[in-house]
Amino acid sequence: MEASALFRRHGYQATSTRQIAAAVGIRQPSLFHHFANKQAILEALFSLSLDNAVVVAERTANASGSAAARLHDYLVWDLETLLSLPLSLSELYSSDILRAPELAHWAAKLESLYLALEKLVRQGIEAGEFVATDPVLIRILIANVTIAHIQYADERPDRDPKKLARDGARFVLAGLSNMESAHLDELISGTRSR
Amino acid sequence: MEASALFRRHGYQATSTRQIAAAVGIRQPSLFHHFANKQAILEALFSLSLDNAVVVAERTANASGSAAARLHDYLVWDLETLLSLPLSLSELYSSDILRAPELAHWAAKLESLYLALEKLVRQGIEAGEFVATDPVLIRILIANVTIAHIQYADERPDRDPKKLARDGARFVLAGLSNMESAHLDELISGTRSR
DNA sequence: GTCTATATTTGGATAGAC
DNA sequence: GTCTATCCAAATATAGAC
Repeated sequence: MEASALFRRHGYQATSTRQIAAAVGIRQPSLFHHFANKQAILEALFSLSLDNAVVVAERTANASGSAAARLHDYLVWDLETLLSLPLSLSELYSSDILRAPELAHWAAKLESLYLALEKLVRQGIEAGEFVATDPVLIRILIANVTIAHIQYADERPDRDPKKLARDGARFVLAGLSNMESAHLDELISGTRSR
Repeated sequence: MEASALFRRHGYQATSTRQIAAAVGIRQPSLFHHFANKQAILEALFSLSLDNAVVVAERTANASGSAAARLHDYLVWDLETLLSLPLSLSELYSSDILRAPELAHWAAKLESLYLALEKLVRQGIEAGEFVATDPVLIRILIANVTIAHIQYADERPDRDPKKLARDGARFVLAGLSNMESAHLDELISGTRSR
């Protein structure tokens, strides 16, 4: 948790192991009793934030039914999960740390998540539910709107994560959607299973 | 330009002056003939990307007429400008470099831009044009949607900046807007002066 | 305007005591 | 599991020649 907060504020590379150690009240070398090296701390954060998301995104992309409804459900779940985690992850995903060869495993995992989202978006475009925009741009937009909500939750920890998650999902769907807002409301308001 | 590309990929702190020098084909100490120190390079980038934007945002917030139309015009101008700049600025604004006390001047400038945008959003909410969401969240969303488009343009340099700018502005307006999409289209399609 | 050489600081990681 | 002491590499910046 402390490392993620420091990574978010200063970036991974610019955060020293001395800072992380100080944040948890121990000396710098003591960190290496718990983590093999600095990178292992980073990988633990990727694991916590990514392992489940990939599974859920792929299941969502391979399910049937309205793509808009499925994307909405995924976004609500993802935002709710991320906003409830006691971690500050925005920097990890907006920087290019994942281009480092040592982190190829996590880059591949994130790529799987992206592919699942692009597949889902493509289904929505083909069904006429979404405006015909490059799915790559939409995927980047989704990632950044997610980051925006994490940043907002960092600034305003008093906000309700569930409401924020619903509002965030609605913002994305409204921007992508071809339909009138009345129809969109109807689609979104229904309680669906997960 | 080279420094901005390196900052985007690795972050400001993690980019060494050696890397910047190598990118422009000189040795590391030669850099200091052109810039007093590493920070001066960063400040030049903030100046290029921020000086005009603050002026335009404040003028827009203090103008009259539909807030939705004014926000749309501002977004198109801002995106078009940023996407046409031969710079990669996303990292500068998504990281927390600006919290450093030495950069307080630029943090204040960005804060002015944010305040102008929040003012404009507040006008739109009061006029019933926008959904009633915290203007702070909307401001963060706008910043991140902007970053998303810069990231996309980095990945796909062949895309038309003007079309991207229009699409980006439309995405934001659709997400904020209370009105039906037909009405929104009408609002957006009009050619307005700047 | 660029170079080589170098001063100085800071960072990640290890050794070994308690 | 934490500590002190320390090694070694890398980074910013300066000095001074060409």
